[in-house]
Amino acid sequence: MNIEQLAATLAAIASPQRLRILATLADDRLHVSALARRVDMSRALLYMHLTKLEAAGFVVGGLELSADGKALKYFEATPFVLTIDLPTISAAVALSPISPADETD
Amino acid sequence: MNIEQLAATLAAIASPQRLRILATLADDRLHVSALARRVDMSRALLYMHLTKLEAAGFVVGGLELSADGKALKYFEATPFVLTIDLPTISAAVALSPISPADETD
DNA sequence: TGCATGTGTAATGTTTTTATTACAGGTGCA
DNA sequence: TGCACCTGTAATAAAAACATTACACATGCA
Repeated sequence: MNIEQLAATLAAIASPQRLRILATLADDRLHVSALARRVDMSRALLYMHLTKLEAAGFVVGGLELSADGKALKYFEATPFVLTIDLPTISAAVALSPISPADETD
Repeated sequence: MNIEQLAATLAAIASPQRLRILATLADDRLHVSALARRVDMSRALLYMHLTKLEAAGFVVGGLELSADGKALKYFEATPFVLTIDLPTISAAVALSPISPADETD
């Protein structure tokens, strides 16, 4: 994982709203509208947050048919453990796409 | 650590620039101007990033006198280990200052 | 048919973050 | 005195993130 990926992963959860969404989904599998009510935000905004969480792999969503035949989009949290420390960061930076020859200092 | 604090901590390192700064400081203690050259950015911008890193406790800085009597501001990285998973997030959300009684769902 | 419920997104506005430029100082030394 | 360093910050511009509103469309059911 390079520096851009690490930053993107962290950015995906560096938001109170998205942490709340994640915590809610950690408890319950919910479809978008139900989740929107639970966390008290508009669906449009929730979609934006879910898109970011899903892009980073923290949640997955899929369409499912309810008992009465309606298509519902259910999301669930993906279990993960993320450990960050200085060596992790240095390793990520070492992989990064900047020219590995600069300073004169 | 509540949800706001957790998000703020993550946000402090959720940036390629700041990760690069942290990795650089993990190797070397440097003063601001030297660091600016090393990571190739203006001091003004670097100050902004350092302020965020310091506010979250990832770096510490202090003035020191060089051998020839000039005041230099040295920064160094603070060792840390940050582990995040779903239980961590749920625990942080549980501590949060939102009214703990809402939905009817 | 009309209502309640759901998905999905475009357009737009607001706020925050990120970045640049330009100052105003200070030290040591040739 | 003038140059080469350094710290610190204000003003501003540019870009990205966040949030709201409004729409199009689909299903089941009274």
